[in-house]
Amino acid sequence: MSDQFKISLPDGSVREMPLGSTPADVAAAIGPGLAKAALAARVDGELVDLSRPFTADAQLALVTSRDEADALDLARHDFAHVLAEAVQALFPGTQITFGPSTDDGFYYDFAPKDRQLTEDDLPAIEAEMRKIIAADKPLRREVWSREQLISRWQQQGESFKAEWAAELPGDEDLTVYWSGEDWLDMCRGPHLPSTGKLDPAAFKLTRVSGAYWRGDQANAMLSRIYGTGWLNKKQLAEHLTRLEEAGKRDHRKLGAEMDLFHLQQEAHGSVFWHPNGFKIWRELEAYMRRAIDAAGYREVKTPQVMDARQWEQSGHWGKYRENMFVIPDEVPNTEDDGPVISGEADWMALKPMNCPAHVLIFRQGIKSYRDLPLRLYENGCCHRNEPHGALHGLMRVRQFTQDDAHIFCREDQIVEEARAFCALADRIYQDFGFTYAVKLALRPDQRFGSEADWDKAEAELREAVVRAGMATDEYGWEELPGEGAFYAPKLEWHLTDAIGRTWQVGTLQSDRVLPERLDASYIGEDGARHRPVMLHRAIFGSYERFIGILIEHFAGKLPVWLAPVQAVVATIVSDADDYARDVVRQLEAAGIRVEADLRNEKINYKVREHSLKKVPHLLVLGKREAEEGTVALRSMDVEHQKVMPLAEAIAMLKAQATPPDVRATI
RNA sequence: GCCGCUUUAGCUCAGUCGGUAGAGCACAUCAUUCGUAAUGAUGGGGUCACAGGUUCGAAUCCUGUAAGCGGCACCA
Repeated sequence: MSDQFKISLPDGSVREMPLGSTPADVAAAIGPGLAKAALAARVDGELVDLSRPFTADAQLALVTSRDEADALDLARHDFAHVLAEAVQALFPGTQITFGPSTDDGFYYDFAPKDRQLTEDDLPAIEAEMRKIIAADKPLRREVWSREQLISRWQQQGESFKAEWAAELPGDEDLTVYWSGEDWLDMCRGPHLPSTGKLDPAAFKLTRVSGAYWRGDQANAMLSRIYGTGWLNKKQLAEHLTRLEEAGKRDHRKLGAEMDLFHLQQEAHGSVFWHPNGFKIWRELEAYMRRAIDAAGYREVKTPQVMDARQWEQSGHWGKYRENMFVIPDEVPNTEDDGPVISGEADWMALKPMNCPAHVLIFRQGIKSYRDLPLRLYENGCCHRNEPHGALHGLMRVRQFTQDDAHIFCREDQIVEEARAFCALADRIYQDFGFTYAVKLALRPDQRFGSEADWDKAEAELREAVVRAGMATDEYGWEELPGEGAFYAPKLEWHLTDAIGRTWQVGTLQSDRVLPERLDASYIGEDGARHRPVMLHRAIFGSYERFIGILIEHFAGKLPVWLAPVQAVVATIVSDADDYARDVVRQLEAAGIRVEADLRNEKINYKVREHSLKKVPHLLVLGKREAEEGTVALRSMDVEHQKVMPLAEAIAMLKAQATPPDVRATI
């Protein structure tokens, strides 16, 4: 064996390095600039510390801040360690547990000694972190035996770390990283060479929250500190600006500003839709009805409340009851001092989903194989008693209306029905301007049914997406092991909004369990009874959530066809009032949602107010327009107004107010 | 459900050491008729989330409840 390693560099050159040398030595040999800029190394593709000695001939690429993804991840991971060190310095006795990097920063979970950490503690912790960074403490890797490390954690009272060390899989030795000579954490690494490589102005601690140890609510509640971390101050500032912009498009804030809806304590988790908000709803409902009518669905409406025995039979009473609203089937006692209910009545429940009711419709009469596929659609209003901490504006509510349909079909129709659904969903998401990813959630650990059934069900959905031409990177095609429902695999549609966030809305699940439980059957060509397969599917998911997503996606500036108020006619002087009333009448006749603003206010004031309410078009009328029969059209996000004859403005608004699916057929 | 924070006028918020509440916007009235993001004046409006407690006295301190916010867990 030679006493030199051959180290190949990305430019193709090869350097001979003596035994015991490290990537840092290579960087130094190339030049002092690189030695200073190097943050870590990729050796044969694996990200390692600069100080990790070579063990064989290797391909080496030095990582600098130009390799942004690697550099960010290293920096964030180091910020997490510095955070942990700072917290232990300020709050002795606090146990450290676990702290990874995240998409925009890092967090670390602590088991506090006396009290939970709060946001008031963050400035002091940030200051302490900056001290540790300024001290430029070297980060040094050491390999310890498992026993040695466990006993050190136990000695230091770090019970969480000791538990973790004992349970880490495999029987290799464990690695620790020293920060200087006085603090260490168990970590696989790699890390930057020293804390001084971090930019003290490129991070900010953002919030404190609770988090369960190892993500299990049976375990202790820890204090989690979140931070955002970057390579430099500019990146941090840009990120903070992005957060601010995201906050501005928060649907809860815009919902109030645009007078769309409100929520209040007395009906928490259920939405009060105001006239403006419900105009969006109605437009979506009309859109969806056109879509499902054209796609061969039939719309139904089913009861809000059903007997508990029905829910027992469907399996919901046993498995889902904690999320259901149950109702006693009796006339309540009206005596002032008596109990309201007897406690002896039978139970009913508000429907948490529509599927059983649709099966009950299917079961009416005898179905022939010729009746299939039978596609039953409902704007189904459901109630679920969600955990209170989960409620969030329109996105997670207790009463919601699904665009829900169930396709009852024969085994041989599954793939084609699923394919057709992929095409339908694609057209609809495009109409709203969303891009999306299609994913297949595969069998979970806890599940019903045989392996053969799962093999088949997964293959059918996969085949449907392939036939739709969507099992490609372009459609974000991905399979998610273990993510399916307990009774079936499911296809999921994840929308990407204007600022890059994703929302799961659409779904398609093939279900053989519920038809069995509720005894749905049809007569086949052979004269025998067969079980239909039930495809559960939704495109909006729920109207509430979809409207929330639309508001955030468009930052309130909805396309004209969805805007609650499509145009405001605003006068400059009262001499134009009669003309304005006539303009409003003509716009209304053309089907435009228009309002008049004849108030005795300056035009500046009116412009400002309607702009804040995100009205897409403002028709400004003064003496001149009244005399000439024109309008001065000021449109959102268009710099200059345009004066045009009224007829021209009406034609233009009418075109814009036409829903995209209707436009396509004109 | 769990951890932390919050709750004062319709909205956004201020309120010091415990001494019975204040601004801007909105609303009403009056004046103003004005050319593209806030015209001026005047006025009305509050059981300080709710329920207890401490105190001579509570928006303020303590306890409980509820809702909201940020996370966690949940989302068959």
